[in-house]
Amino acid sequence: MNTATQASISTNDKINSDQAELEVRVVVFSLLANRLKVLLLPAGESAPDGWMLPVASLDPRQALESSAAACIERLTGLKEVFLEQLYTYGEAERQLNHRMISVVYFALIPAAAYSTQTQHAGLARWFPPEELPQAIMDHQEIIQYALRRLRYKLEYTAVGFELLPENFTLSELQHTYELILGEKLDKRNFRRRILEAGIIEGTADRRMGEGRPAQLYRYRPDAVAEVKARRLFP
Amino acid sequence: MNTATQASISTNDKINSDQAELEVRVVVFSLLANRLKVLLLPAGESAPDGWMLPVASLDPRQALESSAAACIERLTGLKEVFLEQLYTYGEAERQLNHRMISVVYFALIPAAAYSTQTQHAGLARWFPPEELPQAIMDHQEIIQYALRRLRYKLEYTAVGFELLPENFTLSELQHTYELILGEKLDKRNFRRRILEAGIIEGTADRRMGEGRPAQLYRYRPDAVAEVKARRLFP
DNA sequence: CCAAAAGTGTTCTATGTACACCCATGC
DNA sequence: GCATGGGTGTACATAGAACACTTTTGG
Repeated sequence: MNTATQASISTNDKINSDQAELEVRVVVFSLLANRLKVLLLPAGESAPDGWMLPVASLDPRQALESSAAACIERLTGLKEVFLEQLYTYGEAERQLNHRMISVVYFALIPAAAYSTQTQHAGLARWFPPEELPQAIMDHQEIIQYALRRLRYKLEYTAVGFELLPENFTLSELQHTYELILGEKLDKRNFRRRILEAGIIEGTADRRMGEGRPAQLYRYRPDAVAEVKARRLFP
Repeated sequence: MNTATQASISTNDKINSDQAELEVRVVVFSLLANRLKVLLLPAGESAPDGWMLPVASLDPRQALESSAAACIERLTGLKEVFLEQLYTYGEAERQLNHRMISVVYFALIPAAAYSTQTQHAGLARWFPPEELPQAIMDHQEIIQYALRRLRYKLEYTAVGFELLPENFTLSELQHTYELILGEKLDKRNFRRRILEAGIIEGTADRRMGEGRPAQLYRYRPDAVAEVKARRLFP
């Protein structure tokens, strides 16, 4: 449960010490304080070497993805989050003396969850991808790549809902999209299109706030969010 | 040079025999006899176990991608082909008794090249992805996934040129697209759009054939083939 | 009654799609 | 001169983008 111990688990994964080392790392995104953030752990004793992506303890009998999922559950308490393989980094220049192969996954956790769960993560901290601290190896680039992938997936996939609680207002959904894409969207067009797509459905509840109460919606997991690709050449 | 010996190299990569085994495999696509094909090797002695994706000899000091590139050069004689990481397969169920982790790359080689080079590949053979032979482990699924990825990349990327020789006619280019996408395209629309995109340029030469000679074009590597993604929600 | 956020349609523009005929060469 | 593939433009339909005011609640 404590991430300080978890950070040291990386030595577990050593397979042949001066040949190749295999590890599984995770890039965890969430929305916090109205910003998109990534979860990092201190790399050394309270981070004298900077910060790093959480590393999964790699049970030789366990699948790669399960290891990543288990790591995220330890960090956040959450099961069943959105989890996808990002890339396998295995360039020789990544580390001196021995080759380090990192299979990296990326995950999205819902906005509601971290507020209670972050405490459990001990030394873990959330950073906005635009203001990353010093990080070990190529972890900065990995995070930037994960962000590109997230933005990209958002364009042709219904992945935005993975960052929201079960019920949400259309404004909250729009803000999520705006935060990740880094641009303002038109309210009327946004609403029309997302409702026409049929991937969300209204609930009976409304959320009271400062102004007029807002209808709450829910994602329909049964809805197929079909990919409309615009071809470069038809 | 001979792929029979190369096939047996896979045992090289054993890192810890009953724990985890790491290998690099490649899915090589090309156009042959007016069809899209994949390169496979016999899995056992002249394929009693079926066929398999070529496996790279994995030098511990070499990067993953370089290993894949070296493998393709041995098989086809070609350097500098299109090469991209596909996925890392590491599910526990892939093989009994020990975990096999396969970092898989996919490659495209130009249509002109194989005609001379296939002979060098010894036991290697080309199969259309719709008529694959018996293959070991999950290699069939890997190939199907690679095909989806190729089709997908074709939609938002100028990757089609990687399967063509340096000079090509517009009809050849269109046929390439049709073969991979598996659908007919409109000639006039295709020409207009690809010329407007500015990613190819005409050459002085023409290709003589059965009918009217066709102008030869060349891919402009400097041209940025920008991704026009149609968002699911704006 | 005022502030604050929710909700709602229409017009214009750009992009995609469908479609049929003449042209240059080899035999 | 005919068969074969190369080359060309226009009209219609669909999708995207821009835009401003009314509604409902809490204080």
